[in-house]
Amino acid sequence: MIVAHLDLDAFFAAVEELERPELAAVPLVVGGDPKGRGVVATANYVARTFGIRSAMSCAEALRRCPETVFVPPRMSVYREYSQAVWTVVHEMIPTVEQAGIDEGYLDLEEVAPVFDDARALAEAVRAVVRARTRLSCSLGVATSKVVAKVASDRRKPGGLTVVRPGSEASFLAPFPIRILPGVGPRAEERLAATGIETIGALAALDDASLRQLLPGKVGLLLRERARGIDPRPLETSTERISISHEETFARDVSDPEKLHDELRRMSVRLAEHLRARGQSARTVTTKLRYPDFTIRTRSTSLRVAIDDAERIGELACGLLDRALRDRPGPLRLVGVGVSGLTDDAQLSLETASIVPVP
DNA sequence: TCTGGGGTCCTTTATCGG
DNA sequence: TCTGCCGATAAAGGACCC
Repeated sequence: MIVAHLDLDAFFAAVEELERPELAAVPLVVGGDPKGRGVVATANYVARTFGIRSAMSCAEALRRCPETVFVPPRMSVYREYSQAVWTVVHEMIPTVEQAGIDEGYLDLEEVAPVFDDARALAEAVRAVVRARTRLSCSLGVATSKVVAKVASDRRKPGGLTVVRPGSEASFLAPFPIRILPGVGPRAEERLAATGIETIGALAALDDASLRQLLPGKVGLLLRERARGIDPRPLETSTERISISHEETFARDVSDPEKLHDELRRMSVRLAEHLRARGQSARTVTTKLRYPDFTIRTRSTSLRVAIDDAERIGELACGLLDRALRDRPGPLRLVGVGVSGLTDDAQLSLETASIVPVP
């Protein structure tokens, strides 16, 4: 396997800079409201010099640099730019896994079967993306997804990092465990408690310690990845498994009527979403977040898939009431999601009663 | 007044029918 | 008839990703 990971640099911010060039010279944050509960989605490179980072609260970003310009995300605009990028990439590389709006994996082997030719190919992709979309990206080239992904992050922005076959483990070894994809805050904390701080140390863990620290499949999987071993193939299908909407309130909400209104409003959006895709859903899930940040979910599955706002909203409200009986109190967020998606257009009751199901 | 929104996958627990 | 066990599935939670 010869795979490249391509990552667009500060993507949301880069698009805003293209649309409004005067923003390129100032600290820019795409994200929420700095006076409210918003967080930073993307900071441009000027803002990063002030220590502003993704996922930081916007209030904190404002404290770090009061001159920061905040703009709300415009997802539909970013989707257009993203599509332009992936179209260009596709012209050069037939097999591509789009792993997000701003990143993806490229099967270089199909085009350049010899590893030594991969660097030039990746460099060509970067140059063409730049020329055709004016967007900067970074790439990592390696023999597996996990190594390519770590590599693409090494020389941002606009960089290319190649990890030669056989040097995967030694490349990964010195990095902090947190940069290994799959290691989040929890795993980092558990590993750090035993003094495991580098990917190399995780790779060297014996079975017994690993089972104790990270039980289940997860531990074994992460240790393999730490060794540069990652058999996952490129995944080119793009089928949705679930669709959801959620919203954090500016202030915590106790009034059940307002919560129901919110859920019904989101159900309307969900139903529109479903119908636009010609899909129906069998499972409805309501999500609650309490002020202490704990999350509760309640879900129900139907025998027949539905796609109408009224029934989704009805079920969502019932689930909310159930969850609030289990744990009453004000909420910071509510959300509703659907899963168990089917492509079949929903049969209306009338049609269903006339036309027999084959 | 710390901590979004939209996803995926995995694990554990509850439930139900032989 | 009662009980235990097994397997399948649904529900709920948790961790992680961009």
